[in-house]
Amino acid sequence: MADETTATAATAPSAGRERERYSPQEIEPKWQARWQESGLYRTDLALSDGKPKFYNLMEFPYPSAEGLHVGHTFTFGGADTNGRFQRMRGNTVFEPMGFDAFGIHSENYALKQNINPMQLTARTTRRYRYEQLGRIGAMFDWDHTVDTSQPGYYKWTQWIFLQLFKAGLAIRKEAPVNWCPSCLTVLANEQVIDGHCERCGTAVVQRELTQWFFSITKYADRLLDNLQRLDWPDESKTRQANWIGRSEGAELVFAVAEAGDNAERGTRSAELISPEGADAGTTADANSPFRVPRSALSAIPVFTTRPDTVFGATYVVLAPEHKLVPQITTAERRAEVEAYVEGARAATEIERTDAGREKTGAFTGAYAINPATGARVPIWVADYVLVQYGTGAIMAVPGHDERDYAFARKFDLPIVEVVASEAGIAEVAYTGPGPLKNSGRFDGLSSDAAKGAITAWLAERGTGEPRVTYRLRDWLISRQRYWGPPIPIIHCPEHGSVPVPEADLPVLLPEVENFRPTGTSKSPLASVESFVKTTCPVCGGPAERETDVSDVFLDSAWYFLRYSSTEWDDRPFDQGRIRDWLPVDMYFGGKEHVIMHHLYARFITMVLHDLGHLPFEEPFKKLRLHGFVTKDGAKMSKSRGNVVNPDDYIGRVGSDAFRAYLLFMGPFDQDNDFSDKNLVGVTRFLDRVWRLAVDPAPTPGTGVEMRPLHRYVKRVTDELERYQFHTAIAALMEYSNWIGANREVFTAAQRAEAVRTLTLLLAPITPFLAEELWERQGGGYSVHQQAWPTFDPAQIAEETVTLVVQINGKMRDRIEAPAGLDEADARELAGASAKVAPLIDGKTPKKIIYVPGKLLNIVV
RNA sequence: GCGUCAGUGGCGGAAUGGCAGACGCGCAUGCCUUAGGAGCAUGUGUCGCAAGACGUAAGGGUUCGAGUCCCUUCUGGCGCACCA
Repeated sequence: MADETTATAATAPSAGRERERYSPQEIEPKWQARWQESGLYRTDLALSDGKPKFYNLMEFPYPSAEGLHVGHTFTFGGADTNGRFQRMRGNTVFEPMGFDAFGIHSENYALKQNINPMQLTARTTRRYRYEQLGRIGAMFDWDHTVDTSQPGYYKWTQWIFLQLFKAGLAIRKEAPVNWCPSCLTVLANEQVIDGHCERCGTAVVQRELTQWFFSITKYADRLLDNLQRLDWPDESKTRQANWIGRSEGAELVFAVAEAGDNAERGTRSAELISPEGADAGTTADANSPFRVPRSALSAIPVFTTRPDTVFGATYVVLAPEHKLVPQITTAERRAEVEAYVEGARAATEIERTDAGREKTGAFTGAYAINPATGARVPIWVADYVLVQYGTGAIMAVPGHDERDYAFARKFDLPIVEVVASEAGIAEVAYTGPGPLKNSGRFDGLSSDAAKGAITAWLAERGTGEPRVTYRLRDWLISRQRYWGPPIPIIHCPEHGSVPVPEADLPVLLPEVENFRPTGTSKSPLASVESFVKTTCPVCGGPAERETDVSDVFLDSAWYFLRYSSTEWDDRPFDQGRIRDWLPVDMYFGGKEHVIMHHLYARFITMVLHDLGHLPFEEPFKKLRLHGFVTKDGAKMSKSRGNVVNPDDYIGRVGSDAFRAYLLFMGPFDQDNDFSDKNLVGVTRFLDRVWRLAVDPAPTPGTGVEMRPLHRYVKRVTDELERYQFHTAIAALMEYSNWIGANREVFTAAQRAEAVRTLTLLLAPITPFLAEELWERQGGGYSVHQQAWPTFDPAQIAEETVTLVVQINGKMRDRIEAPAGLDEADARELAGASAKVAPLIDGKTPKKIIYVPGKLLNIVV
């Protein structure tokens, strides 16, 4: 038996001296150095010992002004606990860490400090890596790290862009961007607070710029369908599904009425349709497969999920940006419509999309033909119709759509009831299902059945077809900024957008004097002549480089692939490594990334799979979300002044105690409010553990029933498997209390086994303390390479059980009974109970429920 | 408005449909050292002297049995913003 006799002279308490106390300030730096020097966390990526691999991933941070945040300590602590647990269970665990160093946060910090982000990032990552991340005691493999702002990394980010470009998935189109007229710069959505610039408070306006997009919408269905087979939290799957927002319906065509159709309206004349309208016979959405009848002067395709209500479509509404607006507007209406469109353009997206706002709009003077009824219906422009969604135009059915109802009421447009309901439509729109009316041959048909029937009928006549639309929009990749990977495209006057040859990658981000926004709605790179001026890879003629950089989310959409292969410069990731190590086994992520980061990583993986670069299409087998650490119920932020600095606490109580405390606060997947009030509970616990392991053993006793040990091992194991770190720690506390209570009763061997098991069970949660105690017990280096304790299932079973006796479902007595008693035994025991007997005396039980070994419920 | 997660002692929180409140904080009493914000023991949901009754945001339902499942409502966090 390994007793404290094996401890070194230095650690043995000498007579008369105070006993040695737990001092994290001494043991933590000691083991941090030892771990590094022995390469304990260097992963054998070749898997040469044949153990199963486990890729334990957590979201990498962006280096910022404040340094490491308690939130990081919390999430990395939990994720690392899982990594260490998996390692002790016999896996080769790969747990890398890196830096999401490009992007707006780092750039903003650099602007504030007035230091070029290139130098600043180098400085902050060094601090992060060596000072802060090192101290939290995670088993990061620093031999495989990434920094997304390094040319060796972003070379491959650019390579990925080129793969998408070649596959036709990177396209250029016009899109509105947020523009701050005071800062003279493009703003990200997150820099726009309530329609105003985050920095100067100026109202933000929309500007149209030609930008690069990734066609993520082409993958919408697969991104949606694959969700079913992912081991991800329902919360995140549901939110992604809602974000993708698949909706099934129909695209119906409303032809713009010919001049002749308006004969009875004296106010109209032939000039109502501008001459260029004649060759504008395309749909608003260039991607639409739908063909517009040539016979129509012009036609408006609309998307609807309610084709069954088309007989009630009494007007058509175009989004203000809809391309047909200028073409169809009549001369006498032009001024009003132009003013309305102008006003809508000036308004911010936030203002325009305030759902509670009163409806506004303008009549174009033009009319369209309802394809079902053949009736002439007026065409309006209104900003409640969004140009990006569907076809940018709707058929308005005021009887059965709330928004259309409000609009029709305000502008006095006709409302027709086409779905019968009890409530009718006198007061509000009826949006539910029901039998059709006022719908010609479809009267009486249920709205559900009518959806298909009417779409089919219109399809036969060439004015409609089934259509699926998504809420998801294409991924805007362009950023008019400095701090990101230049988009590897060259614009040639002859050959258009030409990809930079892969051999010429990376397109280096030049180190510039002025990395500030330029005020020209272009990236600062546009003013670097040596960067911009180049030659066309196709013809060799003079050409210009693309000056936008790519979105920071592209950097993080593939970093988990790169970790596996950082030793290769000539490939983004090595196929052997990919085969051995991916997909990621476990990904710990934040709720704030459920939509963007997680979706983009899935998309890029799927595309790389389709292009033959990856053998799988989903990057993360298992995902678990962690909550935020809040302070006084609010998110921590510098402006609130409620940021908790982990360094202060680590200095005071040690990394182990701080990490264990954060995990003990509450469930890992929920938000937890930080308050150091409870910290003392955890430090006391670790002190107690220390004393149990290090203090001289009391005189051995006569021995104790060791069954509880097996139950504690099982409990801790079960809780860690569920990522319930707080209840795992609670079980460890109970276990150490049990050891303490039996100190004098254990035999020497029992005591050693109990302490040894405690040390092993603590290793994933308090790695420094466990390592120190392990050494003092004479265990070999390192505790983190030991096998996880097992338990004997036979020892888990209780010999006696507490039988709960209920009368009518109410608990009346508890009786100690031998395990394995049957119903007859239980009834007999219950009948003999002084508490139960009077309650059933003389009554005949109506029903008896017996849960073996647990509970007897007598219904009288 | 839509979606989503949650609501349990003084506090953080625990509880495969089967003993509500594990574990910890705080508090109380005692012990021990008294240099301590150290340690040990016991107690601690509410009402009640007690037996007991009542208790998981509110109301209803399913069930022998509901904190847990279903419906309605309220409150809070987060996400999205008129998605046709």
